[in-house]
Amino acid sequence: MSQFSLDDFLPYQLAVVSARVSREFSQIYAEHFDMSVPEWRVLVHLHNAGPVSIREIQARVDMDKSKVSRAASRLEKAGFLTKETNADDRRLLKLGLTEQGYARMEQIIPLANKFEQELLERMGADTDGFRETLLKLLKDNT
Amino acid sequence: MSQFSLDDFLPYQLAVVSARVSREFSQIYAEHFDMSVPEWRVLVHLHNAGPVSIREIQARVDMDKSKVSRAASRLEKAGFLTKETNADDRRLLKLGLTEQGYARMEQIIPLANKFEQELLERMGADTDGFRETLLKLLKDNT
DNA sequence: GCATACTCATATCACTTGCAACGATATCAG
DNA sequence: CTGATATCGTTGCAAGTGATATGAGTATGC
Repeated sequence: MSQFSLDDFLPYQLAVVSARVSREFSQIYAEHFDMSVPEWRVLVHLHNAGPVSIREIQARVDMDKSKVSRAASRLEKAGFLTKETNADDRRLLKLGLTEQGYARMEQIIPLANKFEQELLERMGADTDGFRETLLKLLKDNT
Repeated sequence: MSQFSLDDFLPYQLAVVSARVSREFSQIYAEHFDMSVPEWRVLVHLHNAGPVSIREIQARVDMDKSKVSRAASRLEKAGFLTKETNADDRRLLKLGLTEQGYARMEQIIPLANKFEQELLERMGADTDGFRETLLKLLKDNT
């Protein structure tokens, strides 16, 4: 009969830690502002990249296109971004932050940095090695 | 104006890696057997712990009690476990694997071990340090 | 002993999710 | 050009989710 310890199973450990961390962070901005994880990701990307399409965000932010689309619609309704069609290729949208969108990011980014700082302190030494190893897990093994 | 890179944001990296790994693994057993992550976790715990209550599983396996309850119901319908009421405290259930449940675990555990092995190889050196650091992120900061 | 508060598992609610299908636009072969 | 094929963003749908309510069972205080 096989032995197996869930507690020691790496995919499980990753899932638990990720879920906890994600929840802690989302509580921070759900408390101050009313925002979901997909919305946060879309805002961040627009903040960095300037006007881009849904497709672009989908690729860079690891979310399904319908998720991006719905997040974008909510953000538009809330006044944080605008949608216009790309004149060069009218299948594409051009999403851009509004003044309000930039202002919101200016509020959130310090909170995000502070939260990450706290995480790093919890982790203690060798955070660089940790992150390096973490990213190795992304390698496609087909 | 603040700078912020989502790609370098630890909670984001964790979420992406965890989602990918989880998906890769679940494809393995969704392909062979028809099973979700919550079902897998419940089965594993029963395999290790013997007959226990929903509450017990909830606590040990990091899932909401409604999630456990629903996973258990699906597994019961599929014939992998049985529910009976605990005679000593009739609020509690006693969930136990059936023969079929044990047989299924004997099929899956080798696949799980193989998958984890592949992950560890991808990670390269210092996997122990990585796991140690990973778990430090769990520390409750209230 | 009996009312009250608590605990366990399930049911219900509003909401999110991934997937597939769709309409609109763009590209390409002939 | 024109018909076939591909891509973009949205939407419909079935399934899953967490939070809360519910109902049955148990423990506690007086």
